[in-house]
Amino acid sequence: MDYLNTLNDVQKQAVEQTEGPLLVIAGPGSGKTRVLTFRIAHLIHKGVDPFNILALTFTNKSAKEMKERVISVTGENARNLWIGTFHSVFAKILRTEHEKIGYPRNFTIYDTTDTKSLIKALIKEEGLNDDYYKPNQVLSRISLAKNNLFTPKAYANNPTLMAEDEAAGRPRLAELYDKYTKRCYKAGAMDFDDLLLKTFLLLETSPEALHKYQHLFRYVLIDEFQDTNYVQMLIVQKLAAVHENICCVGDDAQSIYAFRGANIQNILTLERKYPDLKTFKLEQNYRSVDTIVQTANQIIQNNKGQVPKKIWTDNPTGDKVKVLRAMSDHDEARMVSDIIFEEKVKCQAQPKDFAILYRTNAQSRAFEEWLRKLNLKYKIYGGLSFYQRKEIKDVMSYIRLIINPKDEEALKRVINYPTRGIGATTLQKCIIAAVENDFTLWDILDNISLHKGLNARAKNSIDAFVTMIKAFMAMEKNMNAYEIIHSIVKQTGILKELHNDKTVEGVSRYENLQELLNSVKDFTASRSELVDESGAAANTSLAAYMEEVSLLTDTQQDDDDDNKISLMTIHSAKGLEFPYVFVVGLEDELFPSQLSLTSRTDLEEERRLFYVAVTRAEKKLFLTYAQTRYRFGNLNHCEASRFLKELDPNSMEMVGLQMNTSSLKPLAQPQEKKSYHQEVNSHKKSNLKPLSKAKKPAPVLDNFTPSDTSCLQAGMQILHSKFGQGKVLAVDGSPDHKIATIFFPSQGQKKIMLKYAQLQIL
DNA sequence: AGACGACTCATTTTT
DNA sequence: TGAGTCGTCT
Repeated sequence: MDYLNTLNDVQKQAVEQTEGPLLVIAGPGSGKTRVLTFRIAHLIHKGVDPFNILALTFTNKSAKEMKERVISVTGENARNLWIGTFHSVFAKILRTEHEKIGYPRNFTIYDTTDTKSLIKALIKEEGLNDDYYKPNQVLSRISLAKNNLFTPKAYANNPTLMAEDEAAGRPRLAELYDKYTKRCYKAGAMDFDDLLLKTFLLLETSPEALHKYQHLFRYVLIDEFQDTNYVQMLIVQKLAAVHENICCVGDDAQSIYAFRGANIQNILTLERKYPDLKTFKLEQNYRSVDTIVQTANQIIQNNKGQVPKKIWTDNPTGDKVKVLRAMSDHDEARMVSDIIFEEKVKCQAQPKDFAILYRTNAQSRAFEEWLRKLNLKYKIYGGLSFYQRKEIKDVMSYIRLIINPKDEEALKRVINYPTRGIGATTLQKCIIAAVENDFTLWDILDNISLHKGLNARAKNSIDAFVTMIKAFMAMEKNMNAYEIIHSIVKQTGILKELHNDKTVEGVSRYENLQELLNSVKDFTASRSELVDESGAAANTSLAAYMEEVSLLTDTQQDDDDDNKISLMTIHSAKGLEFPYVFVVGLEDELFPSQLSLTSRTDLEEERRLFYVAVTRAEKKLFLTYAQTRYRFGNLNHCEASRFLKELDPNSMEMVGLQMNTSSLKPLAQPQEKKSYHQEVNSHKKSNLKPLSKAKKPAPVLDNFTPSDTSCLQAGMQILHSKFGQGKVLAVDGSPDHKIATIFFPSQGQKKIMLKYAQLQIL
């Protein structure tokens, strides 16, 4: 049990307090994951059967990580732990108990795309005005309802909800919600929210199920508790009601998903639900240097309504946090790229040590551009996940259809892909027939000969399609997942179609398809090696495969080269850490977002977001903002973020890294001048010191190009530059991007990337 | 069925 | 700005 000795006092207490309700407030970098994993390990060591331990997370990644770590401490029998995301664990329970809720065992899980597509179809079918009924908004309304346990009926009977819809010009939303629910049910499908809602309803309506799981899960642990929503909280409470061994780990200061229904009150009011609640606060930060910890504290103290805590660290003081001002979004990207380039050389840092964090995805563009120019390797997080790519979704839709022919969204997707002469009109007629006669779409297609009003050609095409799908269904009985999927891509012509596409995207799509096939092969291979207690080989069926992957959204595709600078939104950076972090775009109306400025709770969420961003940094933190930024095609003037003004200027370093005011592209002159004045004013207001003594910008050499720097040599005199006269002491770096050490009498010694310096050289 | 131009709409997104 | 959607034309 020597793992206990690797913990500090509070961590140890949190691990050893195995019984009763427990709240662990885990500050950033405080060893939260260690506590969670050791706690589970500790339970197992004390003799608790892993089958009786339930640990819920929000992401597959953290579930997987936790499981691996527990296994590494306690050994293989930890494989029997119930560790998974809320959604995957609940999906498992719902499949087991499907009869109790009237669903097929192989129910489909609709992802957001399917959900949206169905809602869109419903809006159309109902003839509603899509200026008011926007799929995204309808969806978020329905999601809100589900997460707060409003059935369609309850929704329609709730005056507040109805009034809100009325005011928003969509009085029939409740009706739409009802239709949507019924349509999902008919399709044998659940959306993400249903996995939670139906689990709650199962426990609510079935005493047997409730009893079973309450007694099964003797110990319940929840990670990222601050992100739970109402229904998740209720389920967890129900599950833990018998043993009351519930351990909630989270940090209210890092709650950044309120917009998705996460309810910070869950953490703040836990004590009321469990009067015996023991609270432990992990306040020692092991991640960051002191300056960063202090900066984070300065930020978060501006929020009201939080669990009081003092985050501190034993780590070295570290450099002051640097605040950088840029002329434009472009300039900001350039500055950041330059710094990374320099730090890499100076501190021998790896590309993977750097992260650029922004509020919105759109901000990544400028950084990409400059990083590419400097030949710095980067990767952007947060694109489409593998399973959301069109080519993959298409194949997955065939699989879904074979497992569950009622799955209307899958059917609609593949019925004419690859093209087989079943056009939109034909499909629309069939859908209408299905809705009017209360059949599923598949039923209609399966009996298409009975249908009037379709021409023979369409009927033949449909018939051929149905026959093909049925053949696949037959294969499901005696073939494994790989064999069937291979036949699917071959017989449908998908494989050929993608193979014939020789465009860049086409080739990559083909590769993705191959990758999918490989992963299915891995799945069947590893499954057939597995043998369960009865000696039977594990399930390699198509349905088993689908169950396994339907909740996977792995955005991270492994790359041969992982050593890259990370670019991502702050939301996706949660839980990660990097030695060097740049939090960029710190401008009012961007961060905090314009949409959060009117509401105090929203603004506090943005502040927590800033807190999360800052606490990702281990060694050095840079905060940047631009004075002008292109947004939706026009140039905007920006004020420094109010969050920057909340920081103590004395503990920051305002860096003027303005070696140039002209990037390689000339800036629009009038706008630049205007913004220059604005910026000076904003500094007065903001209490921030000017970044450098505001001098007149040096005259710009019109024809300056990077190649001009090639003539620079140590010992050379510089007559004019931003910093006045100077002397070149040394030149190193690559031929393209030289770094010169130059002595300026007015400034002292400076390192400059010559590519961008504006120098007149004699 | 596919291609092309017009039009619209823009946070964050673990599942 | 620029991606994604929609309607129209071939």
